[in-house]
Amino acid sequence: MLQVSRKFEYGLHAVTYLATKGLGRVVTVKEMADEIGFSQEFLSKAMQSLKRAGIAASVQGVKGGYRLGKATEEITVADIAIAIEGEPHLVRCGVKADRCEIFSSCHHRGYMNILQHKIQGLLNATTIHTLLKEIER
Amino acid sequence: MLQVSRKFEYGLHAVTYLATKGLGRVVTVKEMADEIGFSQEFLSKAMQSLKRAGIAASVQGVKGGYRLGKATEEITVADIAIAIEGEPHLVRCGVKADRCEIFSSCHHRGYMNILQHKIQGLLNATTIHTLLKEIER
DNA sequence: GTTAAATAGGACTATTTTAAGCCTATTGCC
DNA sequence: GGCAATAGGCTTAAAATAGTCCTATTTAAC
Repeated sequence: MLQVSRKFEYGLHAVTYLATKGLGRVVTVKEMADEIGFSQEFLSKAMQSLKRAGIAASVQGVKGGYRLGKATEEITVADIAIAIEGEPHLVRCGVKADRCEIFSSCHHRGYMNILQHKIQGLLNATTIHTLLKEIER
Repeated sequence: MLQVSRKFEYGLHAVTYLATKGLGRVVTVKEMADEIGFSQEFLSKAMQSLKRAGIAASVQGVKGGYRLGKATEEITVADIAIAIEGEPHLVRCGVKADRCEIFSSCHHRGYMNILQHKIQGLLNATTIHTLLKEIER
């Protein structure tokens, strides 16, 4: 339970990789996949999600690739999670009420929602900038 | 991502149900499943896990069933999560190193572990006692 | 203008995890 | 002994995740 998806891990690695290359440098998915050690196809999907969220920017065509879409101070771990997996729902009634057969009589929803916001707060508290500083140490 | 399992939800509901019935009262899985609105078979598995962890105590035989194994002040949400789903692993390298192909070169493990402990801390901060008080309000 | 290298993204498949269900003990009160 | 309960192994079903394949589009280089 409470495990992060592979795609999120791919995305986080890609973002920190792009960050170390600097804001300007355009990097191909192939280079990232080779350097980090992932499947190129799958990483590509993660990059597309990051691009839609504005976290990465893409350049099409032969000399194309990706670069960061924002400063590292403006990207949080939560941003990456949401870009790749959508808004988090700790309990399934958050996705859709009819996913829980006891929705109307449930006593836990309030607590679970608070818990979810706290977890979200933790993810929001780390920017890529601070994450990189911790790594460099 | 970061969604709690159904079995955990079942377990949490069962524990709060037992708690409202008082420490002494023995309740059958059938009664709990009917009252809460769950599958009896599946809830039964959750109860077995809770029993192994000492959170619930069982009485076998005709007049058998479950009751709480501890005071509500001594059961945290984290205890229930661990009883039912085992130790949490936010990233799959926590389960087993070879579940990640870039284990040796990974830069994020430190941060992910810290994050995991913080989430665990949140779950640990709520006892069933305090959860019930919030519900009663 | 053709080619080649890149992103974009839809559709599909495979794998893994989660959720259930089934069946057979075993226990213990009546 | 019979019945109503837990105990738990084994199997199946459903859902989510991970990964692949294929085709289009873009654009630099020739």
